[in-house]
Amino acid sequence: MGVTQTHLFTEEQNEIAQLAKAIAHPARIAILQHLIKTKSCINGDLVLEIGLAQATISQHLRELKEAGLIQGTIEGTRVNYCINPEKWNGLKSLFEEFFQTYADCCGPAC
Amino acid sequence: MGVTQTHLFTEEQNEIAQLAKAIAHPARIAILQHLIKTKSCINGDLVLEIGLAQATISQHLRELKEAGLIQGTIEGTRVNYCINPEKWNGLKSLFEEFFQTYADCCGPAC
DNA sequence: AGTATCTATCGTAATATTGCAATAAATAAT
DNA sequence: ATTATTTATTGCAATATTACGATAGATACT
Repeated sequence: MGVTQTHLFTEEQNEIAQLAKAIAHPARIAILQHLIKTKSCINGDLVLEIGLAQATISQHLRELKEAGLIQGTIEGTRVNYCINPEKWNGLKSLFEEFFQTYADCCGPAC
Repeated sequence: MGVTQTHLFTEEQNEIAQLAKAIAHPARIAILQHLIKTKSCINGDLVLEIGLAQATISQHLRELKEAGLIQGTIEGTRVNYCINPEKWNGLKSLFEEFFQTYADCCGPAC
């Protein structure tokens, strides 16, 4: 009990859900928005920008990285994170397609 | 500890995260897709369609209803669920806007 | 070498989510 | 009235998420 039964669903359903989960936290939305605005960012910047502890920010960055939405390059003691364009656009397309199925089927003409 | 610190984030960030969470489960994606495909559905249909227990489906329907994405009308002993067009389009717009901020800032020309 | 700075990881506590059996509530059918 | 059918709710167990202090690891600076 308590564990999602992924085997019951299609690969697409699981993928949409998993990516939605990756952005299903305001801190991760804030991180992504900051990444987009500043074109990059480091863990330390985010700790100041957002009010969460360093360990917590690091954990959220890890989740975004594991989802493939961001990537980090080491710069001395720092790590410079940025959006992964391929995955970002993949997510965008996946969501657009998902929303489109409704527009196609149940649009204003229906 | 263990509770999301919503007060640290903007209303928009919290709203995007909350709606993402509503669709962050493959069963709820499957429910929404079935709702779109059949233009409506009842709890019992979904129990057969998806392999989860009736109580579990009912719980997922409740979460989607609480997020405002679906609405149910009572039909005898059954409840007929359907997509809430306003909220659905609101979610669509919110996500489109979110994804667009990246395209604007970091598109192919950047 | 020793110190400072920055990020990742570990361990832990609090809370949330997932799933289901059992049961309740409400209408339909006999 | 009784029984069947359908959905919602309750209670519980298992697992996942969120948050943070403490600590480890790695590079920069003196």
